[in-house]
Order: sequence, then structure tokens, then C-alpha cells
Amino acid sequence: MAPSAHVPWGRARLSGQRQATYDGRTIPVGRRPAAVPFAEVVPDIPSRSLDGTFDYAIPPELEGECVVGATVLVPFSHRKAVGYVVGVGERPQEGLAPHRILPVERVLAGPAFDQVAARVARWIAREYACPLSEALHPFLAPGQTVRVRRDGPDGPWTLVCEKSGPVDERWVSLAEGASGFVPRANASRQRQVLEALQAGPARMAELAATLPGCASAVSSLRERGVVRVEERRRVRGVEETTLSSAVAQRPSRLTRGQEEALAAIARACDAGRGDVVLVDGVTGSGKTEVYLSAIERELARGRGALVLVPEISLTAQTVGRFRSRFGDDVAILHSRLSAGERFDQWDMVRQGRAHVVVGARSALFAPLSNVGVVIIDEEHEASYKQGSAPRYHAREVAARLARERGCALVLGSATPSLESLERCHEGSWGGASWTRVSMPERPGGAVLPSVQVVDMTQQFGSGRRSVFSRPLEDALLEVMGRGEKAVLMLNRRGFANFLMCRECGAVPECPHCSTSLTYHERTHSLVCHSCGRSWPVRAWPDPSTRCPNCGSRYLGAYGVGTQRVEDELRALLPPDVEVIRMDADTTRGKGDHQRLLERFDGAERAVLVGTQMIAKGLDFPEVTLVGVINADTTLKLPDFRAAERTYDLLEQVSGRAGRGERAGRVIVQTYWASHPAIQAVASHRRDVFLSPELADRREGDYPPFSRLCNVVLWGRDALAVRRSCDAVAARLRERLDGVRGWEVLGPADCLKARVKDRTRRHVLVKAPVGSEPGELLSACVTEADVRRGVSVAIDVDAYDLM
DNA sequence: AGCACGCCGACT
DNA sequence: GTCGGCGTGCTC
Repeated sequence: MAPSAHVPWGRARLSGQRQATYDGRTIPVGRRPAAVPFAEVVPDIPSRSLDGTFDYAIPPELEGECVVGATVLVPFSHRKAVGYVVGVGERPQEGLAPHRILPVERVLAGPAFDQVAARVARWIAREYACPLSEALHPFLAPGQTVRVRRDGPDGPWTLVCEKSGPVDERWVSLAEGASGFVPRANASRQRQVLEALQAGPARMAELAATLPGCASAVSSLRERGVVRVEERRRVRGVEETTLSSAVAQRPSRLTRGQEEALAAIARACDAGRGDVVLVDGVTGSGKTEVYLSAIERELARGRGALVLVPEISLTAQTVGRFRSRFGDDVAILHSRLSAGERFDQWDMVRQGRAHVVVGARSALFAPLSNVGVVIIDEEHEASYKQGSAPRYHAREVAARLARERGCALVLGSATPSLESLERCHEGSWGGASWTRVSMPERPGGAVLPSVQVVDMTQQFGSGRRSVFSRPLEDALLEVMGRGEKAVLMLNRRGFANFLMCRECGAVPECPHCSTSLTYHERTHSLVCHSCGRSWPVRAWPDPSTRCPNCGSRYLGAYGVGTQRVEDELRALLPPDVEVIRMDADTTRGKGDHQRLLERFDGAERAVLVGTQMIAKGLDFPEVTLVGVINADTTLKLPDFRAAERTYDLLEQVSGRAGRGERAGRVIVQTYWASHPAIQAVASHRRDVFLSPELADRREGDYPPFSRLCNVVLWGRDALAVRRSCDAVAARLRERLDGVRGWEVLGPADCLKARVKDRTRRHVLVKAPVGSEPGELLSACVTEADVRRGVSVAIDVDAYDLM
């Protein structure tokens, strides 16, 4: 198909002059382009066997509307289909008989993406082995799904439009009574509302999303005349924004690390070819200020910014910091907004009325064409990998997007991923340069907490059976005696069960795959979920138990729940100490999370017990002790990233201690005190973890030295799943056996072998770093005999191997 | 011959 | 994903 004039978000007729809009500004279109009577359309039919584009004629009356990014209704085979325009041109595809070309029937929605985005979508489809229609989905306007469906087995096909409901247009702002108003000590929600409003007026829906259950606080503040609540169409006026600059806490001067980071980012922006800067800064080193300054510079040059933060850290505080610096130029996109609210924010970006987008993973696909910089905060977070189709990694899509848009990519973390560190070590990757800038100091010279490692095998050896070691027990009593607070973290129990020797700490591993073996109680066996091998085993308290390492009979399933820790704490501490448990059970309801944190905040002296959900975003100055009950549970998960995740988590949770004036202390309990991940955290030296970990990864051909792909098959019929998976594995081996750098593992049962009455099997494929495994995997799956009723997912660069 | 079932390929 | 076309094989 012939390329058309390059007109992003082209609402205007292509045949006119000076009509195309570009982020709200009019740009000249030079010569008069010819009409484009053909549209290249991707039907929204998710199927591997239907992977291509189809050309349709654009009738004259639709000429202005039927542009790249538009949603259209087209005749398809014997029915109609919703499709997306990914290209327009003067000629249809070659070799297509003219009489077969049908006309576009209707334009259902205006443009949601431009040609550059369409190119990125094509790349996603190839790279992550998914149909192009699925790769386009994240680009579409949120909450505006249009589908053709039919009612009944052979009823008529009808068009179903799910437009988002009415938008909550109530705005909350500070009123005259705000000055001098001090909320009561226990009114923490009121305080948070007022803090959020310091940055300027906020939409009720947005407040409710970041501060669950704030409605009652707002209404009581209104009764006292502290805030005003107004119904209005839009707030983007003038009077409110003047407030925002007043509270932008711009530091008087930047640290050297911050200056260096900004200089590197400026160079990357100016190079305009997708160069990457990794801002490697310890917790509290002021990465956000670097982002804000970099964005300011780009805005001054007339370019916008995309900022990705992990969903969990998208709090009122984060939003407030961006709002206070950029006011109404910020759009917020995340899952807690209502559908209408999301659409509204998205549409603001499309119309060029907001140039900074802050959001979770999917904010990457916001309709911002004039991008100066893409920023990914906490880039090591596993949540940047999407778990359902399209199974993209935000870092990789961002790198591609930055190259296509000619802007810079900034990655920030205190514990960068091994992938990013390795690319920076190489200096370049995928045609762009990768630079690491280190920020080792905290502004104001705050110190990192001291970290003590306690060897639990010694505690066990000396007859101690409590979940608390002697040092942790002493520290807890001491901290409570001083009227301070403590946080105790239990690593995720892990979905997988494993055996561990309480005397020597050994965990049985697969001799072929060097991953921990999972213990299956029912069958009394140890199973490797990488290669599928299994061994019979007898675990404690069976009298014949023997630890393969030391011969001890204390080889048993190991796990401590938050409940047990809570019980032991109550027995240990004086009755007036608040013990707050925070885990999946106690945070089920909406706003529970926030409520528990408030109770912790308001208490005189308290201990917060929780799973890893407490590791992030907790900022209480009175916390002087952080205890990790058992660092090993995540260390021993059958996942090659287990050590990296443990290191990240421990580093992160350590950063929770001593954020106020008093120094912090961290106690890490472990059965494996010598493990590099634990030693690295204890000594505040990342290389202690990094060098042996990288050596292991290289040795085992794991990322970042390979690309690990997971092909999962599931279905009700266990035999059909098994046969299909065998067929896929056989096809992969036919193609790949003996090919240098490629390896096929399995088939094996998935770690979660049965989910919702479906049997799950999988095959792992290791591919060389420079390769593009997506197309090959797609082909093998298509060619293999996958039975009806068996579903397949191809996960390239898989993170979740369960 | 008449029809149920399953597989294959087209769909612009 | 959905449907029609066509071949196979069974039944009337």
C-alpha cells in the first residue's frame, strides 16, 4: 500500500491545506495531497489464523473521517466486522482484483493512534507473537469498545457499542476556610485530602481513586468551609492553575548525581534516536526531581512526556508532585479511575490539552505524538510485563517507541534489572545507546540503615523454635520500649511449596535445571517444573526423612503465615502495642489497605506485619526497625529470577527504616545467610549479588544472556492438552534442535498444573539475545496439531513461569 | 441418493 | 473466528 501524507491524528481532510492538527496546534501541510481512496484495515477478530490486513475502498463521503487510527465497520466474508485503519493510500495491495475490494461501511470512532503507533503495534505483534488486532487494543480509547456480536446461536449479527458512562464532573478545591484550618490528630484522611488539594483543584473521581473512601472526609471539610465542591464541565481554566506553582517544592540545588543524570538525559533527548539513560539511584536519591526537570526542559522545547510508574505507587502523593509542577498539563491514567474518567483523561491527551501523561504500564499507549521523553520509574518492576495478550514488556515497547518517535527513554531504579544493567554494560542495544548514570547520595546526607543478617540454622541448632530469632525479639522489645514503630515482612509464602532442611538450610534442586524442586504432598514427590522430571521423597515428620545434604531428619515443608507471626507478637509484646496484620486476607475490601496504614500511622507504638505489599511506598518516619521474617521463601521459588527479586525486595524494604531523624535498623532472618543476595543487602554493595548472579545466568543461559519464552497450553481435556503440548514441543525441536543458541525444555506440567478446571502444560524455549523468537514460535504453534478446545499462549521474555 | 460429520481454506 | 465447500462414510 502506498504511504500517505504523514498526518498524525488526522481528523482533517487530507485534501485540504493547513488543516491537519498536531497536538492541538495547526501545522502546514505543504502541497495538496491526492485523495486517499483506500484504507488498510485490521479486522478485530482475534485468531492466529487470521493475521494480516485487508484493503477497503473509502467512499467519498467518509474520506475525511476514515483516517489512520479510526475504528470502522467493514463487510468481512459473509458478515460484518469491526476493524482498525492502520494505513491509507492511493492504491490497494498488489495482486488484489479490483472487483473484490469492498467499501468501508461506517466510521465508528475517530482516530486513536497515528502511523508511528501503528508501526509500533506491528512490531508488538511480531515481537510478542500475537495477532495484530490484539497488539492494537492497548492503543484504543479506553472504555469505548465496539464489537459485532450475534444474539443466539444463529441470530442476526448486531453492533454492540459500550461507551463509558457519564463522567463524574464534581471538582473539589480549597476554599476561604482552608487557611489556618488544622484537622484533628486522628483525621488522617482529611489531612491527605488537603495535601492533595495543595497541588490545585482535583476531580472527585481522581481523589477517590488515589484516596479510597475519601468522600466522607470531603463532605465534612465542606461543611466547615475548608473546601468547595463544584459541578462544572471542565476546570482547565486559569484561576486554579496559579495555585499550583506555589507549592512546587523545587530544591534549591541538585546533587551532583542529579546534575549528571539531567545532562545525560538532555544529550539523549537531543540525539533524537531513542537513546536510553538508566538513572541508577539509591532509595531517596531524588529520582523524581530528575524526571520533573527533564520533563520541564522538554515542555519548554514544545514536546511532551510519558511517565510510567508501577500501579501500586500511583498514589495521591505521586500525582500531587506532577500536578504541583505541571498543573493541568498532566493527564493521569490508571486502573482505579472509572471508565468515564479514564476516557476523559485519554481524550485530553488526544486533543493536545495535556502534554504530560502519568500512568501505569498502559499509559505508554496514550495518544501523544509529540513526545520528547519517555520515563519508566522503578524499571525493574515485574509488573511492567503484561500477563495477558499482548504480552509486552513496557521497557521494550518504550525503547521501540522512543526510537520511532525520535525521543529519549529514561529508566529509573534503585535496583535496576539485570537486563538494563547488561545493556548499559554493552553500551548500545537495538540501534540506540544505553548509558547508566549513578546517583549514590541522598540529598541532605541522610544515611542508609544498618542491616543485620541472622542465621536461622544457628537459632534452630540452639533449640529456638520461635518465628523470631533472639536478635529480632530483643530489637522488637527495645523499639517498643522507646515508643517507636516496627515493620515485619514475611516474604510471599510463594505459591510453590518446597522442602527445606531446618538444620542446614538446604533446599532440593533439580540437577538438570538448577531450579528448586516443588514438593507435591499428595504424591510424595519432588517435581521440576522446568524439565518435568520427578523424584519420590519422604518429608518430616516421616521417620525415614533424610536431608540429601546433611542427613538431618528435619527436611520438611516450610512456611510461616502472617497469622502465626501476629499470634507470637501478641504473646511477646505488652498488650497496648497495636499489632496490625496486612495481607491478602485483611486487605480484600476496597480501601482496607489505606485504613490499616492509617491505624498504623495513628497508633502510639505499633508493629505492622505484612507480606511484600508493605515493602513499597511506605513512608513513616517513626519506623526505626524493619524485620524480614524469612528471606528464603522468595529465594527458593522455582524461578530463575528468584534471587534478583529477593535482592530487590530486601533493598526496597530496608529503605523503609529510618526515614525520619532516628537511624534505622534492619534485621534479616534467613537459613541461607551466605547467599549473595542477602550479603549484598547487608553490606550495601550490589556487586556482591551481581557478579555471582550474572555468572549463574550466563552459565545456565538465562536472561539477560538469552531470551526465555514460555509456551503454555490449557484446556478441559487433559489428554488433548498433553498431546497438543507434545506436538508443539516436537515441532519446536524439529526446527531448533542443533541450532546454535536455541534450546527447548519440556514439555512439563505448569507449576499451576490445574486452574479453573483446566489442565496446564508448557514448553520453555531459550533463544539467543539478538534473535526474534516471536515469529518462529507463532509458526511452530500454527503448524503443530493443537486440538480443538486447547488454548495456547506464547509468552516471549516471560516473567511469570508458573 | 441423501445426509451427517470433519477438515480445509478464504475472508479485502 | 466463522462459514461454506468438499470429501468420506454411513444409512435408507
